[in-house]
Parts: sequence; C-alpha cells; structure tokens
Amino acid sequence: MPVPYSYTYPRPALTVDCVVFGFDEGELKVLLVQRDLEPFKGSWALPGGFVRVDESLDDAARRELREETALRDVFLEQLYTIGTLGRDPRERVVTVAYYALVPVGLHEVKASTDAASAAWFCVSDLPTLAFDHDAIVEKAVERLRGKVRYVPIGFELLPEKFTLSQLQHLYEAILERPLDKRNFRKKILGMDVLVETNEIEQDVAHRAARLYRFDEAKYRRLVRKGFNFEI
Amino acid sequence: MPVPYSYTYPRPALTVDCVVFGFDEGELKVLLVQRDLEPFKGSWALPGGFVRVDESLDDAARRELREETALRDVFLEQLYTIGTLGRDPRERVVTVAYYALVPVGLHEVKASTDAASAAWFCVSDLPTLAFDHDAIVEKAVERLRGKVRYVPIGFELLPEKFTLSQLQHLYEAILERPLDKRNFRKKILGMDVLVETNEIEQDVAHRAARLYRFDEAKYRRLVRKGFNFEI
DNA sequence: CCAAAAGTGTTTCACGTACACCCATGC
DNA sequence: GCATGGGTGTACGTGAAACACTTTTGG
Repeated sequence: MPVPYSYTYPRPALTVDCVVFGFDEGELKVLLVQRDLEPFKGSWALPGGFVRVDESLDDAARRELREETALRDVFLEQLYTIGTLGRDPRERVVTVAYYALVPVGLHEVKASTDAASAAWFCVSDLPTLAFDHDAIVEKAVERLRGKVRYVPIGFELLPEKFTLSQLQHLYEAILERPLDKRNFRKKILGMDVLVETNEIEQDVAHRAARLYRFDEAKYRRLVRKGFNFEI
Repeated sequence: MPVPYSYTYPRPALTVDCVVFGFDEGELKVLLVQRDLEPFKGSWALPGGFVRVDESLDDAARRELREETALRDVFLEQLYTIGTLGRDPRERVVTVAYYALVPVGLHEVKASTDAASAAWFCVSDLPTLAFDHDAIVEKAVERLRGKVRYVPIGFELLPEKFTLSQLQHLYEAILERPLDKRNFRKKILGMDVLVETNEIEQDVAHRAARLYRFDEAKYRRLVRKGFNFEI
C-alpha cells in the first residue's frame, strides 16, 4: 500500500562522502581509498557510499567510514551537498560531503568492504581522484582553514597530549603560513583552555617538551561567558 | 534497460527549502508560504519542494522560489542538508536547505503553485512552522549572523542605494546589538568599498541623508590584494 | 521653534607584531 | 661539545571602543 501524500517521481540517488584529515610529519593529510568497483575501479576516491533509507546522513557517513577505513568515534561535520548534473556517470547522484578530523596513529587504518586499500596522502600532492572528489577535497580544506581559526577543532588532529610546537606546526600546515613561536604560545596559553600535564615528550634527540591537554569543559564554560577562541 | 552499475535500493526523497531573509522597518524578516497541500495543509512553511532528476540543487531552489514566491535573481546560498529520520510524516525525505537575501520592496511577493499565500514575518516572532522548518530558520539566522560580519552580503538586503544609517540598523538587527554610529561610519567608510552618490534620501521628515552604493568590483579588487571585510 | 536624525574627532587602552638569546638534552 | 629544538619578555604601533555636540530639514 502506498504511503499517503507520497510522491513517486524519479528521484536522485543519495550518497555521503568523507574527507578525512590527518596531521603527520608536519603535513596535512587526507585518507583515500582505492575503489574496488566500477565506475572508476582502481582510482583513489573519498570513502563514502549510498545512504540507506533507514539511517540519518550522519549515521551513513559514520557507517561508511567504519566500513571503508575502520575509523570510529572521530570528529565529523557536514561540509556541503553537491548535486551537479553528470557528476556520476551512472545516473543522477547527489552527495552529502562530510569532513572528519582524526589523530593519525591512534587509529589503525585498514580497508574493507568496497575498498581495495586505504592510505594517507599529502593534501598538497594528491593523485587524480574519482568523480568530482578533488573539488570536494578543496572545499574541505577551505572550510578547515576557515574554521580552525575561530573554533578549537585543531586538537582533533593531535593525540590527547601534545606539545605546543606540535600544535603550532599543525596551525602552520593548515594556514600555510609561519607563526611566531613566542606570540603563538602567549596567545594560546593566554586563552586558558590548555592544561599543563606533568609529562614530557619521550624519545626525542633534544630537550623534551612539556605535554598539554585541551580542556573541553573549561572551553565550554568560557564560551558561555562570551569568550571567543581565535588564532 | 537499466543503467550500468546503477543501484536499485530504496532511496530517500530529496527536497530543497529556502529561508528567504528580508529587512524592513528595522527588523529582520523571513518569507513564509501557507501550505496548500497535505501534510501540514494550512500551516506556514518555508518555500521549497522536490528536486527533479534533471536539475541541479541550486536550480531546484531557484525554481521553487520562483514558483512559490515569484522571486528571481536573488542572492542564494546553500545552508545545510537535513536527513533526520521521521522529519516528514509521509516517508524518508532529505532536504537541502538554502538561504536567500532579498531587498524587500523591490520584489513583488506573491504566492502561486502549491502555496495559498506568502508573507513576511519577523524572525523574532514566527508562527508555528510545518515539519522541522523552525530549526532550519534558526540555523539560517546563525549562519547569516556569522557570515555578515566578514563577508559583505548585508548589502543584498538593502536597495541599491542606501544610507549609512540603514546599513547600521541592518547590522544591529542581524547581530542583535547596538553599534556606535561614529565608529561604524569610520570603519565602513575606511574600508573603501562604498561609493558616495550625489543623491540624498527623499520624503523624510528630517535632514535627508546621503545615499551610498556598494562597489562590488572595488571590493573584489581589494580582496585580491589581501583585504578582509570585517564589521 | 521644535523634533528627528545626520554628521563629525579625539582619547584611551588592549592586543597584535616584531624580534634574540639562553637552556636542557641526547648523541 | 655540539646540534637540536624548548622556553622566555619587551617595545612599538595599530586599531577597537568610548564618548557629545552641532547641523540640517520638515512640519
């Protein structure tokens, strides 16, 4: 029996695609999967796939990340929805793009369903991508660059405990410009959202730096008082 | 004959919805239409409707605006895509929300297909809306409030020629805080993106103010040199 | 002449920016 | 002892914020 008031015209297919960012060796990276199916079989592409009728968009994005890259519990935010005609050779496909931030190294990345393999690539040196995924990556980089300056999401790309230099290099990689060490420290410590731990870096061939944690609860308390994070 | 590699599982329906902003009598307004069809027949709702398989999302949004409110050639930007389960009583519907900025008064607003009537409402005093449209409006207001501060889109809500006071009141309405007259003028004129016309306000019961225009070309030239608009 | 909004400068303070040296550690 | 990054303070200039009175016009 048909659903009352429903409409039965042909409808576009709906997918989700995820731009997964990581930060490693001083460089901003993106996680790509090698397609195991046509079209674009063998090409590198963003992890993603069709949205099921019984799951939300966010759930679909998380499911695809789990299935294709074994990532879970990561920072995930909707980016943009692309519905250009002809972007998929099969038929009309509208995709809801997401971007994710993951601390590289904490998560084992492995391919599974629908993807032959998964690997990290430098944002500045990507292979040719399937569909219009290069444009989606570009949009995600722009969004990240804009957002990282006034929302404390950069920490999602670092391990729980990090040094101030790591944080600075992260910002330098995303913003693509050098930052002054003393000013950066003054500013970030002055915001009062980092807590100093008793630990220091291990296994480095020079003086070990102090480790800090981002204090999410403190940040939220400050925001309620009108505080604005800004680098 | 089936399209090769296509997928045939059940798929969500796809719609677009538009939050149309206007500025009138010192207040930020939203354009709503009264639904002519079930579900929510008679309720106020955002103009919008189903996306056709042969049109892009932007085209669908513009078509719906034309059909339901007779608006055309307006500023339109994608806002967010909502795919929560159960947001439409009929079946699974994913909607791509847009927001539009129009100079109230320049465009005749009239209802047509699928909408009994269209009318402006103060953002701060909306009726109960169909579906989850109240949440969409809220998200659009947040986006507008965030974006208006660093992108010169406020001008889209004013006629081509406007006074500095009108512009200031617009910002005050969107940002919901008073601005200092002298500082506001100093700042906006200092940016060098407004051009003074030879004209002044007409039919006002007090000293007539000078009219200005936003110089889009000049703005883009400045941006290329590293300039950032910021209120 | 009164009401209403237009138009106009200066001072103060906070913050962004530029900049260089000593320290601790591992090898 | 040397190479490598860790860690620290000050001076300067720009820009944000606070603030009040005179001018013009219409009624």
